[in-house]
Amino acid sequence: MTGSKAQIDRRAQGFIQTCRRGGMKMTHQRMEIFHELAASEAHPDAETVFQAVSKRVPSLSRDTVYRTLSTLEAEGLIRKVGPVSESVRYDANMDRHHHFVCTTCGQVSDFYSEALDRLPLPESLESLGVIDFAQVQVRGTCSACALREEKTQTRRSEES
Amino acid sequence: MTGSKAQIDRRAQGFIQTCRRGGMKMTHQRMEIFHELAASEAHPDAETVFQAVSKRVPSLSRDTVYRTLSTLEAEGLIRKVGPVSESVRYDANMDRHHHFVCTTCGQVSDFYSEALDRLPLPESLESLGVIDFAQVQVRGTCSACALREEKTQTRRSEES
DNA sequence: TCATTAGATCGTAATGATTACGATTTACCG
DNA sequence: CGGTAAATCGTAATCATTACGATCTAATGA
Repeated sequence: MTGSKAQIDRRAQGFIQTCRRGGMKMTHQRMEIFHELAASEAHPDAETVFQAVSKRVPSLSRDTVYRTLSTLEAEGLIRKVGPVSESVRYDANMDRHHHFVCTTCGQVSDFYSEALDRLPLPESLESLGVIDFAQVQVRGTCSACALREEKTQTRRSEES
Repeated sequence: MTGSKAQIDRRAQGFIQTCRRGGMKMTHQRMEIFHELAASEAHPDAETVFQAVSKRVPSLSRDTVYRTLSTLEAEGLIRKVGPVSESVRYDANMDRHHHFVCTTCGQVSDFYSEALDRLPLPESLESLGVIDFAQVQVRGTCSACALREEKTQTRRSEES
C-alpha cells in the first residue's frame, strides 16, 4: 500500500526539498529511481528497480541504482526493509522474543516482553494470508555505537 | 539472550529428537553447528558460524554450514532473522506502518494499525541503546502461496 | 548565456555471500 | 559387518553488491 497519487506526489515534493537541503543534485536518474519506489506497491530490491527504471532510462547503470538507494536511505527518504546486516543471520532461540536492531553496526539483540507477545493484530491481516507469528522489531542505535558517535561529535566540535 | 546452560541443553535435546523424527542423520557437524548457534548471544551469520565451528572441526566446509542452516530452518529448529528475501528490499513509505512477510515467496506487504503504532515497549530496552522506532513484523504464508500449497497437497493425496 | 567545478553517472571489473556439483565419506538399518 | 541413502568436502559457479577510472552534467555565478 504505497498509496495514492496524492501521497506519491507528496513524497516526491519531500524528495526534491530534501535533495536541495542535503546539497544533493537533482538528477533525472534520482527522480526516476525515487518515483519508481514511491509508486511501487511491493518493496522492490535494487535489481527490480534497475529493471523497471532501465525501460525509461536505457543508459542507467546498476551502480547508480545501488548508490542512489544508499544515498536516499542516508537522507531518510526511504528505508530498508528488515535488518541492516549485509548477510543473513540465524537465531536458535525459538522462544517468543523480539529484536532490537542497531542500524549503525547491524547487531541484533533479543529482548522479552509478555505484553508484546500478545499483540492485537488487526483483522484486516487475514486478507493478506495465513499468519504464522508476529514479532516486534525495534530499530535504533546500540549503546556501543551511540558512545562511538558521541566521541566523534566531540572531536569534531573541538576541531572547529 | 540465547540463554542458560539448561536452555541450551533443552534445545539440543529438541534438536536430536527433531533430527530423528525428520529422518535426518545426526552428524557431528550438524551437532556442532546447532550448538554454536544455540550457545551464541548474537545472531551470527553463516560465515561467523563457519569460523567458530572450524576451530573444532577443521575439515568443515562452508557448503555444509549453509546447507545445514537451511535444513535446520526448514525443520523449524532455528529461524532466520528478518525478511526471508535473498536481496535487500527498500520502502519509500515512511508513514507508520507494519509488515506482513510471506515466508514462502518473500513478498512483503504493508499494513496499518493504530494500535500497533503505540506499542508498550519495555523499559529494559533502554539499556540496549537509543530507540529510533518500532515496527511489527508478521510472518506467515500469503494467500497466493497458500493456494499453491493447497493444490500441491491435493495432487499428492490424489496420487497416493 | 557560458565556463567552471563538484558531484553524478556509466560501464565494467572486483569483491563477498551463497549455491551447485562431483567425488568421497559416514550414519543408520538390517 | 556390509549396503545404501544421505551428508560432507573442496572447489567452481552464480548472484548481489561495491569499487573505480573515465566521462558527463546540475548548479552556480560572472
